[in-house]
Amino acid sequence: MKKSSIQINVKGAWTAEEDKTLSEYIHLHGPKKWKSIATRSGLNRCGKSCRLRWLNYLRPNIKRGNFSEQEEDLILRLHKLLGNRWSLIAGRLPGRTDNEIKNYWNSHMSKRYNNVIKEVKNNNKITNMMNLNSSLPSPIMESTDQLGLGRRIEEKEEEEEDVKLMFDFSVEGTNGLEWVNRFLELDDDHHDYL
DNA sequence: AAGCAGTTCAACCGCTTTGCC
DNA sequence: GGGCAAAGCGGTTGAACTGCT
Repeated sequence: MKKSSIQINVKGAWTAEEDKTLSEYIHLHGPKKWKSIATRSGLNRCGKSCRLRWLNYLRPNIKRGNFSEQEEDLILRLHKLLGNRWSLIAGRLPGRTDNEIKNYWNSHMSKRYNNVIKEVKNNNKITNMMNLNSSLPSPIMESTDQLGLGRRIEEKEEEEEDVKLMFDFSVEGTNGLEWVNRFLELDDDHHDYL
């Protein structure tokens, strides 16, 4: 009986056995021609799936686990600069994959980022209210201070300043233009590397 | 202990870009 | 320049996990 030439590709989570097969094949033949890797290695996976598994999990020097504060800071800045260009952002974080950064952003950082934005907006509202209050007669101002609002506004202003600093690329040092220049240099390095 | 909701992350999907003939 | 295949990319999905009631 003739065997069908149609191959059904496996989907879902990779097994340790599949990982081993793929790793061994790539170590021998290199990470090129994913379609042929998929067929010649004997894995019932599509080329795309093999490529993704290698790049996001099996490739050497993959850094796993929690992101450091520096990494988070870098992601935040790069995201502000580049938007959802995850592969470009990943290129600036050695050992991190675009998929990992994307997931981390969506699950951890986007919420915090949005809260910061919300906070800044609220601060602006409060500041505007205060400007209104300052033109009111003094007894009303006193009553707002009795509520501790004056102090809270000071704190909010400090926080707002922090947020401004966080996104200020004009300041010298690691947070400033030097960093952007390094970013552009790194981009050249990255292309050389590839 | 069970059920549910929310979160995380590996993997998939579909579209775009790149490279080759 | 056009067509095709391979590679790359970002968005989305869904299974596994976690925490709460």
